[in-house]
This record gives sequence, C-alpha cells and structure tokens, in this order.
Amino acid sequence: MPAYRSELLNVLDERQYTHQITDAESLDLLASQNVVPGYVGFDPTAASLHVGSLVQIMLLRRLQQTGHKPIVVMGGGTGKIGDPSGRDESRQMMTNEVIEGNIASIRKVFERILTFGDGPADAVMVNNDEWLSGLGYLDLLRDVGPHFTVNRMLTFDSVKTRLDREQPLTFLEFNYMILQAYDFRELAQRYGCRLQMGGSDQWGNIVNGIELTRRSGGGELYGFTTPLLTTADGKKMGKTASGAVWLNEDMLPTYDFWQFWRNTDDRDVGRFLRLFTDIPLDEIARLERLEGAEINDAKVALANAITAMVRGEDAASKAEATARETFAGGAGDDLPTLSVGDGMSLPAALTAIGFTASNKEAKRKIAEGAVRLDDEVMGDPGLQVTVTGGAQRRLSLGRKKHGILLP
RNA sequence: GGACAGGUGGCCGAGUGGUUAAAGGCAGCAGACUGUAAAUCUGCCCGCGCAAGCGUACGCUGGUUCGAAUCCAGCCCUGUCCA
Repeated sequence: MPAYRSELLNVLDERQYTHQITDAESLDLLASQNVVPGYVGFDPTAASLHVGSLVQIMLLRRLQQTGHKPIVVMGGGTGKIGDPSGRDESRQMMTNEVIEGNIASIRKVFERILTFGDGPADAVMVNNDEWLSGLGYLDLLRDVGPHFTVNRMLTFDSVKTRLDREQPLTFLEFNYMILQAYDFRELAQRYGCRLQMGGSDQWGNIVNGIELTRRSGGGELYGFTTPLLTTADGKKMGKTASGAVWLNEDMLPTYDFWQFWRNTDDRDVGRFLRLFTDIPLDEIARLERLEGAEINDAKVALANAITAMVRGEDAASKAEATARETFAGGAGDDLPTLSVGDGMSLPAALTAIGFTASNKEAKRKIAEGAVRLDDEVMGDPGLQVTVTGGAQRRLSLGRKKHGILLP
C-alpha cells in the first residue's frame, strides 16, 4: 500500500476505488498542492441513473470531500451516439427534448450528493452538447483527426469485442472515443479540468483524451479508473428482478431502494460500506467483523447510510421503520397501498399493487401457495378481496413483498 | 454491386410441414432450508378466462397447403469474403 501525500489519493486508496492511475505520482503531487477539477461523464439515456453509476458518483463526492472540484459531465452530445463500451447493441438515438428532461431529472440526485455553486471546490454540471453540437465536421477532422490512427482505435476493447463477435459497430459509434477525448481537452480549457475518472471500461477513452490534449499542446492531464464493480455472485451492479435500481425517487420507491441494500450479499457488505457510505473506516472494520445473523446490523447500517445520502434522511428512517415493522409481522406505512373499492379479485389486486406482472402470473403464485392475506395463505384464485370499514389488510407475496389494502 | 451465411421468447441457443406456446442453458419469480444473506433441492416462467377455451408469437409483406417458425416470392436488416 503506497502512502500518498494527497488526501484525495489516500482516501480513494483506503476505500478501494483504485484500479488504474495514469501517473499516480504527478497526480498525487498536484492534488496535494492545488484544487484539482476532475470530471466523470454520465449518459442521460434515462430519466435517472441507477446504482451501477453510484461508484462513479461517489468518486466525485470523494473528490469534493477532499477539497477538489467535481465536474459532472452529462453526455447530451455523446448520448446522441452511444458508447460502444460493454454494449453489444447500439443505443437508440434520442431527441433533444428527451435528453434535456433526463438531465434535469438526474441533476436532482446529484444535488443531494454534491454541493453545487460558484466556489472553487463547488460542483458544476455541464452538458457536452454545448461544445459538441456546434462542431463542424471538417474542422473536427483537421483538428483532431491527425492525432488518431485507425490502427490504434481498432485495438481498443470496446471496438475489438464487437468485431470479434461479428457484431455491427457503426461508424457513428466508432467515433465515440474521439468525442470523449475531445471532451476532456475542452474541459481542460474551459474549467482547468485536470482529471477524468471512470470505470475500468473507460480507460481507453480517458487515455485518448490525455494524449489528444498533450499532442495538441494542452498540457498534462490525468486519468483514474475504478475496478468494474460486480456483486459477489458475479453480477453487474444495478439490475435486479424488476429492473434497474434507480436513484430517482419517482422511478423506484424509497422502501424498495432501501430493501435493495438491506439484501446485500454478506460478502459485499464491507466493500459497499467503504465505497458508498461516509462511515469511518474503523467503524466499517467493526461492522465487517460481525458474523452470522449479526451481519444484518451491518446491512441495515449500509441501507440507512446510502438511502439517506440518495433519498434524504427522513426517507431513509421511514424506510427503516417500515422494514422493521413489516418483518415483525406488522405493516409499516411506507409499504405500497391499494384501494380495493367494493372488492377486487385476488389476482387483480396482486397485479394492481405491482407484485406480479399479469393476472396469469398472480394466479400461478396463488397456486404455489406464495400469496398471503393477513398472513394466511390464500389458495383460491377466484377470491374477491374486500376491506370493510376503516380497516386495512396486509397482502403479501413471498417473504419480502408486502402491501396494504385499503377500502 | 456480387457470392455465401444468418435474423426464434429478457439474453444465449435448438428446431426444416402437423403431437411446437416452440428443446436446452442463463437470468427471473415462488416453495423448502436460513439470517429479509449465500449455497442446495423443488415448482413455475406470453396474455385473457374459475374453467372448457380463446387470442397473440419465430425480421416484414404476400403466397402455397386441410395445416407453416419450418416451403415459395418480394422486401428490410446483420455478418464474412470478393469487387
């Protein structure tokens, strides 16, 4: 473990974000003497980022926590193209209005995690469409074209895997890396940005930006990547059963967000605590030593900390309270609710509350004995569910999905 | 532009005229076991319907046939090689 002189690299190292650094020594020196503006790029392909992007978001948070300036770059321009990295299919192109809407929505989460403003270490958010959309093709070719050889571009993983698999890679996507390199140089000029961070799959793109800038006399820039984050059972972060784990509240209820972290694999708990929370390292070490059922305390701490950061303190404590009540057999008020009116068939209720995707699936679950009403197994798919008076009933699918039925 | 090979359910991938809502695998959901974990075993896994049944589905559009994912024609898309 090399001890760095800058707080930035020490923190990143201790919390295990480090995968590769282009020139650790120089970056370390720079960060120990100056405020370093650094950026991470995000694609506004949806109205929310999901937990797969959280490591990168945390990089910006750590940057700010150690006194530097985070720049959130929204790939409004590059988003029109689509990064071929890790993708085997081309993305759909989006209209400007959709992209604008997505950026505004994504910004809400960043405002919780970073401090925005005009100060030297305040975060800023920029859209690379600002400079990319105005580029003239011939100008770009003359300016940037000479610095890239196709030979080299063909060696990049993102390109190679596509070609090896005999899958299409359009010229449009092939140009992605050039535009990302252009971004880095542009950010260096506009904001004095010196550092780009990202997942390990971005290494090639980052290095391109550094080289482009150096070759065109723009000075020395640095790159930092994190390891590709997978869960202990080898899956990519961010996707679960019912889809992506979205950061935005309107895309995923806070209770479900909290549950996602509460259900973390034992083996991931320590790592996630370091990466995704500000909990001090010695406290994390203590939590990590918990064994057997006690490790559940660490999972609650994890879920609370992340939920508080992304959704707010209140939302987090509500989710925790609901979970505690619910798993003790009660019904917390953060659970999904459904009004059944004068009565509703059981399968229809299961689908309406979002536990099953179709009535058909609901009936199968009923037949499997997975559906309970007030903790009593319901085996009759024809059952009409009613709620009388001011009462409420608890509808459950499996051990984990619970909801409240109202009249 | 030419030759050849392809386009199947969330993904991968069988299937060359009926018994195919379509093998198998992955992912997923549920049950058992547990600690709201993992691993393991079991069941399920297009939709509507209580059900009988019906409706959709194998790139698109037509056609042949009692019957087509499977045969024919045209079109669209992808890859490899050639020009």
